[in-house]
Amino acid sequence: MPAERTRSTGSDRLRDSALAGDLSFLLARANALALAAANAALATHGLKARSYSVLALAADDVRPTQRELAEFLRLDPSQVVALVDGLEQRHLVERHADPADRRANVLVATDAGRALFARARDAVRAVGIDSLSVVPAQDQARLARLLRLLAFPD
Amino acid sequence: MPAERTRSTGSDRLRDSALAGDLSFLLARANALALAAANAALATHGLKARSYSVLALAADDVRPTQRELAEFLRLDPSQVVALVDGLEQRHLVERHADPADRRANVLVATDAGRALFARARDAVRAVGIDSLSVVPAQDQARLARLLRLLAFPD
DNA sequence: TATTGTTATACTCTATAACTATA
DNA sequence: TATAGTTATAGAGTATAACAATA
Repeated sequence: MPAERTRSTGSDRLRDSALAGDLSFLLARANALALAAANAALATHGLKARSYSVLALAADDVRPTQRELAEFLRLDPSQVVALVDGLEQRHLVERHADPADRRANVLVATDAGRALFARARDAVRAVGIDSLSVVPAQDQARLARLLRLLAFPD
Repeated sequence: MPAERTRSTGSDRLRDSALAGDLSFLLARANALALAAANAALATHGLKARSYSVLALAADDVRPTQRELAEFLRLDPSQVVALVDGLEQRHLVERHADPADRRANVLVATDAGRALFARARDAVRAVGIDSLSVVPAQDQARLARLLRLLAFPD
């Protein structure tokens, strides 16, 4: 077994810079790593983080409108149009008319969409668990709770 | 005084979705919010998060090469060229020849660069403290420590 | 041979405004 | 008059490959 992990690059001294102590920088770098890992895991399913997130909310039974998706995922409504178009053309999701507001589209996953999501979710979870393994087990839930405060500050 | 904070949107039920429990999603959303806040604070100084990060490392005395900047900031080396070009044209940083490796450029901030960085840093810190205020004071250091594990997993 | 910085290019993502249909 | 979705488009960001200088 390896006695200790080795660092991959020779730029270790940059970690002692003031920037490396900034929470915003740590967030950005952690997100970049997690995003790359998630996209790599999703590629075999023809998804990326964005389309996976939309599919996940459609497969859940929250029946989101496109406007809600935009706000929740921090995207412009016009970007949601493109994402939903792509998923709908692959028959993974459907736009349903909202009976309460005929302007709004409610997004619902098809059976094929739910099946693909289940497989993609397993792949994403596997890399997520691997990425989280650097965090002590007893701290993982606390980290998620604290991150949630930052992600939903109101 | 307000009795309690109010939520800004009507899509609260999406927060009960499985996606909202994913660490990767929380990271992405927290990062999106922090990035938007930082960019807004930096705009008056003619900087964005990217250029601010490069300037910060140049103003620190770590003397990073462009290759190190690329790896540290998770950018392509060609993007670093463009960022450094912009800062150098504004006389905020200089490319110095690395005596140890004549292929490499070491980045150093000018006096003007250090002065601008000091002002920009104060602005960024102000919004950072504000964003962090949603996290209990006794948890803030722990959050930074855990995030650092995710940002630098090796 | 491999690596640093650079250039060129294509591709994706993002932001903005205008339009329609409904409220 | 305001809002949900759509379209168009321009700008910013990203990824890739090739090149010269140096290791």
